[in-house]
Amino acid sequence: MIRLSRMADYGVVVMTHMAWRRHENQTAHQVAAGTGLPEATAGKLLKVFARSGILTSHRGAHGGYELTRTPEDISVAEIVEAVEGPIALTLCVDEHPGHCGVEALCPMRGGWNRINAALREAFEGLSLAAMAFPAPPEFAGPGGRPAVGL
Amino acid sequence: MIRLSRMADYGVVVMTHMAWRRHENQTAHQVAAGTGLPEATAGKLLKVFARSGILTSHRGAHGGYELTRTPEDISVAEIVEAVEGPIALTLCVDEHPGHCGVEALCPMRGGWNRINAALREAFEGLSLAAMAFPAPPEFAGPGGRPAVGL
DNA sequence: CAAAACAGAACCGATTTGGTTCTATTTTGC
DNA sequence: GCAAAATAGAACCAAATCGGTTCTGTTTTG
Ligand code: FES
Ligand code: FES
Repeated sequence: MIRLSRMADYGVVVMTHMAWRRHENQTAHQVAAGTGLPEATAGKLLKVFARSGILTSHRGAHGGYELTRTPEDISVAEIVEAVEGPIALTLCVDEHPGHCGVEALCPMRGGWNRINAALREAFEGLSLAAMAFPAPPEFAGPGGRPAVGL
Repeated sequence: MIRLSRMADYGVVVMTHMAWRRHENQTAHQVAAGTGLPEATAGKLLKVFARSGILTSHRGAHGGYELTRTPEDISVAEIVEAVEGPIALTLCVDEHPGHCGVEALCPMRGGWNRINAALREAFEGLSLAAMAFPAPPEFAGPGGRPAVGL
């Protein structure tokens, strides 16, 4: 399986929490408590998001974090990129040369770009709001809940 | 970056070689020589592909491998899946329950399926032929070759 | 029966990853 | 002004993963 790193996954969890508590200043401690993540880890992610600009941070006593934009205006792409770097499966993307291990075969690689593009588009087309506030139960399958394992 | 494992990448390289030498029985040794991959590694990949059914193997002296289908009929998805397992970024896919680390937040995960689907479709829509026989030079940028770093 | 080739598992070193810890720095309130 | 509460940022470590090799079969050919 092509694994999305656990950190990126947790990143979405953290941002989901922030979307739920929108406009409430959240400390790292609160986020950790709310998500069940270890405090140091949650803190690390929050710092990353603050640096990337999707969260604003206030330091000092009574500090904390807050969303800079509405959940509708934050894409999952931004979240994942903040923790994982650019969204792409292979190095040979976007004229990023010099990484070709098997250069004799290089010309074929154009095909990867198509896949990278598709992936990036999928991430960009999914908003934090869509993650944090999923479709209401009436659209779900039998059982009343969207089908999500466990 | 969401990295596609190097093995999967090499897998495509190996299959590309097989597409080029279609209908010629290729030994692991020949494939290794043709691709520049270490022999043991090429062998390992060939075995995997044989088991997955996209290559047929003949053992014994004068043995080797051959494509079972035409390059047009083999998708990159099949190649990658053979090496990496199912194409998906997260565990919470396709009713595959029991992996939820942060269950309190589970309902939101439906969104991942959209991304997983997009990724899988991209892989399925790309044939080995498209990888092995890229668009001819007249469609490429200046320089006469499709733009692929290095 | 010997050589050539694949089948499959086991194994090992190196890299990556997840996660913690430590030292600033900033802000607030007494 | 000082202590407490909080983030900023880097350094660090253990564990899991990955890339790659090796070894022991098995099958086929001549
Ligand atoms: S640059 Fe990526 S394969 Fe050549
Ligand atoms: S099953 Fe994947 S998050 Fe709950």
